[in-house]
Amino acid sequence: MDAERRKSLEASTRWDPGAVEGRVFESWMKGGWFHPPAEGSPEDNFSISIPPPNVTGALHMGHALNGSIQDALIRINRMRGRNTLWILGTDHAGIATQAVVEKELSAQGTSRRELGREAFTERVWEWKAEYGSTIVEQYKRLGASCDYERERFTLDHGYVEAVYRVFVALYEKGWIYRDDYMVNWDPGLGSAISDLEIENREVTDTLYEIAYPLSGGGELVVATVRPETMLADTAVAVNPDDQRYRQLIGGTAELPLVGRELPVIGDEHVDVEFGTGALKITPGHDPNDFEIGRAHGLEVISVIGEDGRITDAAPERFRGMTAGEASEAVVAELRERGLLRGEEPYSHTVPFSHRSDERIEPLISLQWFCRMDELAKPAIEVVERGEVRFVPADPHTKVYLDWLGRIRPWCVSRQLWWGHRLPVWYGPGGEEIVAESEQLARERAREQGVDPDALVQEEDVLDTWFSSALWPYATLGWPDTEAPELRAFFPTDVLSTAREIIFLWVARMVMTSLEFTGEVPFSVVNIHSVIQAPDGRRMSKSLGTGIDPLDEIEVHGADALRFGLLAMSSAQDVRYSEARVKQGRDLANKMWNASRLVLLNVGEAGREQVDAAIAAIRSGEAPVEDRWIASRLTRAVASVTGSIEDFDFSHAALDLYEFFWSELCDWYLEVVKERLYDGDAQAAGTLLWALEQVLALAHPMMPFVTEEIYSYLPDRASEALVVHPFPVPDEGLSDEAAEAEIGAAIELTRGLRRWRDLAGVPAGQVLAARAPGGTPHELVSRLARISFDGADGEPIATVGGIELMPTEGLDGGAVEARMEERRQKLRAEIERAERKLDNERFVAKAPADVVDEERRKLDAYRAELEELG
RNA sequence: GGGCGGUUAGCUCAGUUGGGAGAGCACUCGCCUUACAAGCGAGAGGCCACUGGUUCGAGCCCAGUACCGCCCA
Repeated sequence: MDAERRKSLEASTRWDPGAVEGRVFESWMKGGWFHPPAEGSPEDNFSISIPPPNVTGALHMGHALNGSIQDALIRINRMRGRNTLWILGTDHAGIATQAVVEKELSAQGTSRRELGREAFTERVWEWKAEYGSTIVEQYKRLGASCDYERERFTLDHGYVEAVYRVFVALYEKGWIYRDDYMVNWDPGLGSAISDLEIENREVTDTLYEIAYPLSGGGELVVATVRPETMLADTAVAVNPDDQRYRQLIGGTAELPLVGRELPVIGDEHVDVEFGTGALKITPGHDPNDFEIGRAHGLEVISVIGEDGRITDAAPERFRGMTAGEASEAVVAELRERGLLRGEEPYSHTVPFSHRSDERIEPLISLQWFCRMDELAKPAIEVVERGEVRFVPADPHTKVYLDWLGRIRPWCVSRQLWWGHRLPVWYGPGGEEIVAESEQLARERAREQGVDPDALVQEEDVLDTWFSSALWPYATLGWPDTEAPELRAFFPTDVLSTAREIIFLWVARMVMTSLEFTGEVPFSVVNIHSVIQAPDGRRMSKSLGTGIDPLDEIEVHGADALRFGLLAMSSAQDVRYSEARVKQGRDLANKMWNASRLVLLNVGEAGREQVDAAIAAIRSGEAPVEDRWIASRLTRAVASVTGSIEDFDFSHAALDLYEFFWSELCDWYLEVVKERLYDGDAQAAGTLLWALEQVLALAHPMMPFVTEEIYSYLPDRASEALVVHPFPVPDEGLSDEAAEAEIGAAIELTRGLRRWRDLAGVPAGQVLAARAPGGTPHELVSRLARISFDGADGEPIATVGGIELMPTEGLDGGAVEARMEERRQKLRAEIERAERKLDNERFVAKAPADVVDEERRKLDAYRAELEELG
């Protein structure tokens, strides 16, 4: 260390993340360690593909936690010498991105339609160029060691090729098809959306009861919350088991306001308890009715169009009204005609769009669908066989399997302009030509005798998740199966993500990967905790309960946030705890200062001294405290490493904290200080070794502070900590005897300190004492401030076999009170132990070692009581 | 309606195969002890949600109840 660095280290009594993190990150980037060569095999290499954030997105706590987890996994594997790739990128987020740009346009007084498709798309690309890298830059702030040189985007040229390849292949298998089907129409977006993009909410509507005159006389009363849809009714249904109505089946009723004759059908799906037990059937505007309509071969009429207005299929007087207006008009007319039989508030759940927040309008619409059942089968099998494993296994494995077991067709078309425009062209006669490019489509058209110059491309784009489903392999170069990245890093190892996208994304990746690469995309799916707001609910932007990870990094440092998030992520839902982040900040600061103590006092110590110190520890020649810390450290390495390997990052973080703070700093550093100041080579070697080990152990979770400290170590074995070998538990360093001896000394020190405090001995005063049973380890006298040199006279107290001599400033009353308190405690314990041992059933049935332990305790209590007099 | 997680110190959470209840923060007392006041030492604070069961022994196992949260329909 040169004089200048030494000076600055001496002066820096606090870890200052803001001043250091940027520089450290730059040094990693310059080192090229995040950009592995595309070499070796997927078995030997380690890779993760990041769940691609939206290109419009900003880093939230979920990203920050997941980033911390993935980075810990990536860094530990890199340190273990594996060729390690963390591939990152963003997805084009069709709806979100289009919405952002449309908002901009609207502020400028123009619109997407005014610009036209081509110019609009151009504008979105411009927006992406300017703002699209926001979240990637934020991952850098977190310290994420992604390969920033291999960043991908779902609309990259090569990625588009992959998407089209998949679309065409599935079309050719007959699994992608176009159909008139009931979709979730989002009136806000003017697009269909998938089942997974809707959210069911409880709302209160009015339930109307309407009389439908029966052709044979009388009437049938049906209940509905959407009276306007009656204009599209094509049947009335009752339950065939319902005694009240079963004789009506096969007859007809007249549809009021329209005059259409409706068959009365029997269907066991009709709930006899709901309303009057009779149901109007509207296959064009209700998903359940649509199914019933299919089963009974009913006509489908659409009276509400994609613009949300009443169509020409309805009587003229209603045409052009919005659905809401039509509802009022229908009710008014029914009332007027005396056909309204009842109206009452009714609370039920209805679908809302996740995207626009508007109420979904179920509509029949011509859309593109992907059949999922055949794709699902192998995706179920690989999980059942354990080739893809969820962590935690319970409950995610079951949730995944249940969903795939009852999967439905996926509506993949979206009425947007930003995204992968469907590679489908229509001929003048409505012919469908599906090909990977326009040129191929024209060739194919020619072959089929369709005029290639008359082809018109489908307007719709694909659901963004369709492209995300290819992420782990499309990012690595597929469909080029010889792409070096694909050959070196696919299949990937781990996917870490949030529980809510198991269906949207994880399952779809498994399905497409098996279909197109023949391999599982990853072997482990880690489902991380949901970080809730401190009030125990989801963080919500609209409620203002979100906490920005960037703010937390700003205030406490990236290592602090990473540690805090990992430490708090113990269950499936956990509350955000700033206290945990501060705990991480304090740990970083503690590491910094403990390291200063070591680095500023080891003198010229280097590698040979470290080797010699370790050799002395192994041979048992080193002082017991050195053997103790080595033994404890190897234990900590085993437990932290084991927790990381089990994806139990909470325990990994807290075990690291516990070792570093409560063992290394509180005891070892305090004990070894004197030797260090005295230039003891064994102490310096042991400290340098322990520091290097613990920095490496902590690095995957707290990369910045550990890397910075590492740069001050003398005679470093590696160019940087980021590529330093990760520690391995070393059985040869376990030392039960040393652990017992130092453990006893620590207990004794604690007892003496407690006595001092209660007796009112001034903090700095050294107490004279005698140790009739033999002088304990030297740490006791120093850390409890006791002197064993030449004490005479009568002891005032005995603590753990140590006789303490009277001294000035001692509060005699307090001492006696404390002694009495201890005596009472001991008597109570003795009584408890005796009662237990007097219980014949306990002695007879409990294991022998438990009984022996109880006897041992009883003896110890009695001895101590004796000692106290 | 179905599934899952949770309920332990004032707050946020640990608690390994059942064998004397722990941490961080907050609190009280004492310390500017030559790494760190974002620190050091000590302390106080718990019918382990409730009811019943199994067991020599239950925070832990079983049954049920209540409340909170998440996912799915």
